[in-house]
Amino acid sequence: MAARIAPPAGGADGAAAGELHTTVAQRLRADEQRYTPGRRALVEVLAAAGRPLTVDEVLGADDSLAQSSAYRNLGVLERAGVVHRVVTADEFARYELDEALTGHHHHLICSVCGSVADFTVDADLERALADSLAAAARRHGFAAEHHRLDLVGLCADCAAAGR
Amino acid sequence: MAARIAPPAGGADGAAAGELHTTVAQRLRADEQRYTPGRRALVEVLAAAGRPLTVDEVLGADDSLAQSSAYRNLGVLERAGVVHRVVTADEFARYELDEALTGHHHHLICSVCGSVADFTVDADLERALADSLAAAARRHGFAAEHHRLDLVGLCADCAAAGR
DNA sequence: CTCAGTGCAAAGGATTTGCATGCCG
DNA sequence: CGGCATGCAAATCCTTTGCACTGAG
Repeated sequence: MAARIAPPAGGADGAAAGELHTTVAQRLRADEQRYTPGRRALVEVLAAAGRPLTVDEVLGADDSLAQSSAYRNLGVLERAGVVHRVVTADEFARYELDEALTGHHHHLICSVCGSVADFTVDADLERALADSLAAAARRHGFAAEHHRLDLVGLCADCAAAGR
Repeated sequence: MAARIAPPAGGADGAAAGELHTTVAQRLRADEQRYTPGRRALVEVLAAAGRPLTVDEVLGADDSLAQSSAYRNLGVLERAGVVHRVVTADEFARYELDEALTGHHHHLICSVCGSVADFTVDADLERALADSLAAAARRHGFAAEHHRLDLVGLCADCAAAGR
C-alpha cells in the first residue's frame, strides 16, 4: 500500500505557489468551506505531483493524513471545484488540481499500470476541437461542461518492461 | 436494480448482424475461448443497445444471465478485444462493443446521471487529432493504442430536469 | 459554547472468487 | 471421460459513513 510518487516533474511551475493557495482558499470560501491544514496538505501533495494521484499515493506522500479525512476532503475540494476526480483504466480513483490552477492538458493513460501523465496539444487543434465538440453537443441537446481527451496505451516503463 | 434500456437507437445498422457474431467468434477463437450462449447473449445485448451499458443494465436486458457469469464473460470478451470497459463519472463500469464492430466514435457523458451517448466528429479533425496525438505520444515515449475523446456535461434529460 | 473538521472503526456496494454442477467436445 | 462454462454464495477491496473527540471562532 501507499505507493511512491514521482518527483515534481521538471521543476518548472513553482512560481505561483502562494497564488495557488490563495485561489484555493477563495474557491473554498465561495462554497462556505474552510481551508484547513488537512485540505492544504492535499492541495500541496497534488500540486507537487503534477499529475493525477490515487488516494493511496496521496496518503503515502503525507502520513499526517487519515484515509477517511482524505476521501472526505477530496470530496469537499471537488465540490468547490479545486480538484477533479479522474477515472482511468484501473479501479482506483485519481485526483488532480483543477485546470484553472494547472492549465488545460490531456492525459496519457497506461493501460497496463494505470498511471497517468499529462500532455498538451497544439492551440490551433485545441480550438478546432472545441468548435467541433460544441457543434456536436448542440446537435444532441447536450450542455457541455468540458472535454476530455486521453491517449490510452503503454507508458514508457511498461513498454520497456516488455508489456 | 436492473435499469431499463433505451430502444436500439434509430434502427439503422442491423445489416451485419450475422457478420458481427462471426467476427466475435473469430476473436474469441484467436484467444482460445469459446463463443458460448452466455457470451453471445452479452454481445447481443450490447449490440442492441448501441451505447455503453452498465452490468446492471445488461443483466436487466436478459435475465437468463447470472451476475457472476456476466462479469466473468465481459472480462473474457474484453481480453479478446470484443468489448471495452468504459469508465464514466459514476461508480458503475460500462461496457460497449469494440470500435471495429461499431465504428470509431466518442462519448457524451452526463455528469449528473452518468449516462453515455455516442457521437462522431469530422474526419478532417479526427485526422488532425490522430497526428497530433501520435506526436505527443512519441515525445513521451508512450506507445499509444487508441485515443478517447469525451464531452462531459448535462444530457438533454438532466438539463431539462433543471439540473 | 457551538459547530466544523478529524480519526478510528465499522458499514456499504460493485466486482471477484471458491466450489459444486452441467454440458460440449 | 476431461475441461471449460455456469450459478450461487461468500469473500474482496475501494470508498463511505457513524460516532466521539478536538480545535477554531
